Amino acid sequence: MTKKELILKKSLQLFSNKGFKGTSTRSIADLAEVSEGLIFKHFKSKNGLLSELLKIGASKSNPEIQKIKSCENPKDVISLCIKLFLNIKKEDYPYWRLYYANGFEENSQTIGLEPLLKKTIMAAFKKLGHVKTELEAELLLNSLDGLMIKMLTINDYNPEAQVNLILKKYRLS
Amino acid sequence: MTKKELILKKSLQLFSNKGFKGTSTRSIADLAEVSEGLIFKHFKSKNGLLSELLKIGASKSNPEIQKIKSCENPKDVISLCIKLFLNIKKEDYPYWRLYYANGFEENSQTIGLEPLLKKTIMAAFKKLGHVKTELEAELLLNSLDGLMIKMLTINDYNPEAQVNLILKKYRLS
Amino acid sequence: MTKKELILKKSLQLFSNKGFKGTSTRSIADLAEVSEGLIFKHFKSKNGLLSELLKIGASKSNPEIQKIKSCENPKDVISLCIKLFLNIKKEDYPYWRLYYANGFEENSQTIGLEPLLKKTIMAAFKKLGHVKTELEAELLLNSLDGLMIKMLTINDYNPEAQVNLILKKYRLS
Amino acid sequence: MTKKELILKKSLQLFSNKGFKGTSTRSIADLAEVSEGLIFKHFKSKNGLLSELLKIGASKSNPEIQKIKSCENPKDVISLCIKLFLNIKKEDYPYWRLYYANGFEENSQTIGLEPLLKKTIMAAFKKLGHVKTELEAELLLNSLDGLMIKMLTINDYNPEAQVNLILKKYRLS
DNA sequence: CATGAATGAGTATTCATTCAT
DNA sequence: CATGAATGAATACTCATTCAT
Repeated sequence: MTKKELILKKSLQLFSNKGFKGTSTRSIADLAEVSEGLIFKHFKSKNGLLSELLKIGASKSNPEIQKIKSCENPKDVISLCIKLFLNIKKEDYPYWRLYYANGFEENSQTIGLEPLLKKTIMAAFKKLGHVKTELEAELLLNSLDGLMIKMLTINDYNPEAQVNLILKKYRLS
Repeated sequence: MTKKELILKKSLQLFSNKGFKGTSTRSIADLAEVSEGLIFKHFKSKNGLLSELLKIGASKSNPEIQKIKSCENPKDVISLCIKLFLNIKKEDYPYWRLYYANGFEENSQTIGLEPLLKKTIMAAFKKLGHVKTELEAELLLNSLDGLMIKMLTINDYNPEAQVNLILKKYRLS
Repeated sequence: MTKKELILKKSLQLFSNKGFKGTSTRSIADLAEVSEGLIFKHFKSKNGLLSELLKIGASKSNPEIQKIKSCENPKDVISLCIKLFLNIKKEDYPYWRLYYANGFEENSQTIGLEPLLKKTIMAAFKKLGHVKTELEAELLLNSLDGLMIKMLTINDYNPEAQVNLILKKYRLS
Repeated sequence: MTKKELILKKSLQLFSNKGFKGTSTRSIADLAEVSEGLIFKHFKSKNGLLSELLKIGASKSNPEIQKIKSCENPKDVISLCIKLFLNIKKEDYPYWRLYYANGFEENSQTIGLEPLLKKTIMAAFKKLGHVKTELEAELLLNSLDGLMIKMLTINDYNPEAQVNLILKKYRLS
């Protein structure tokens, strides 16, 4: 692992646990066992490091999202959205925690899964004959966001039972 | 308004917008037009100020919660929980934003409405003849938390349509 | 002497000897035996400290300049300008060194005594019947600036002989 | 132009505009479009680069100085000294700005043209029958230094009129 | 000859907090 | 009750310089 990768790895860990503002570049350098200066050589600023982290995380989760988007059967779309969580690896939790925490920051005008999945879910609901597709999509996304936040916050929380319950509510199991 | 109240008011505003760590005691003092020292006279520390703020917010929302808890009709319990949002005044949003953001902090093991309402909702679901009361309660709370977070994050978001939709899903309207 | 005055005194000394950029706020704090933070409480920034220093220096030298400006006899005006140096106290050398060094900084478009005295000298030369008053004024000021710089740069340089020579050239002794 | 020459050219430009301490090796490397390391391969240190620059500048101006020194007619010596400016090419201004700015640095005990020309001018004045040759030489040099500094500081300043005036004062035109 | 990764010491500035008045 | 001077530790970031390639 290169030092650059080490910085990325350790900073994700710290940002995710202590928050962006709660993490000093000094502490990142210490944990990654590199000089503080190197962080700035590679990422220009602490914010640049955060951006890079979010970009990498997004690109990691992207394939999963794309699979859903390219799915033709609307029932499968909804089903895959609901099961999205189950495929998130423990090692990717820090990224998602960062993603959600970032939504709480000043100026942020979106939060959660909505920007990623709303349109897709609306289209699926439409195909399934629903009328108020936006409202329905939002409801589903809110439930999923609520579950996601719990999963990310509480240690060893297992979302499987909730996922199955939601699937049942949507008659998908 | 006493200077102490002024500090409370302005710090809530700043904490809520810029986050606890993103707000300096200097900026609070400036906004409240008091000396920085006074903050520490009244609240011992910046953390003490935060605690006070959370305590005040909790006590404000408490009557509403108590009303729900003392409600005998289980349908009304669920209904009141869902409608909880509609009664939150715009001026109390900062407190709730603080409350949720705090859940994302290190060491926090709870987040959202669960610690406030889970038991009550479980009891209501039991009375209504549900079996998996915990799962059902969690599902409802997750939906509500997801909605709450959106309402707190997005400017001028009106939760009414969502509230009505949820009520309908639970056949309460 | 208050701590604020101490910072002013010691920073003038350091800026004058090592240059503005060559002086760290740390070194100022050490020399003045105050905390580094105090510099920023009092002067907002290192640049703010420099400005204050230049302002104080200017206000100190102002009475002397005013005396010249309010002088009616043109011969006296020229004579007083030339003798200006002799009245500069050793303790004010640091300020003048700062003033001249500042003229060498980026963006500076004036340097030396010209902004302070040119108009006055031109008026005096006019009264004395000179024609090319601007050229003559500039020549005198250049000579004086050249002398000043030497006096400020070289330890224990005594400008008296030069002053007398210049006075003689202008038939003022 | 070799990369070494490029570094010399661009660093002279930066040092002259932003000062030695105000110029980072990073900015030199960026402007010259070379790696930062190369600066150190060629010049050992940032100070080494400065020395090289001053050496090159001195050697450029040397022929002009030598011409004056080897001049037998004392009137021509004085005349050539005064006209020295007029022969300085715009492209060599950065060097001279560096040369003068360096005189303001800590420890410097000389400044301006004196170390280059004083002895020669004194000799010329002696030949012309002056008595206080040192005083007279200093006066001339101070005037010239004052003019030089103005010329280097103020954009598009044309020294010609001043040069002619000085020549007239010394009855050399 | 030339690069770019890497460093450790240093930069100005901000922080929460204390305390004499 | 309230201020404002003062602090020491921490902050993000920059510096000149080294060195393996």
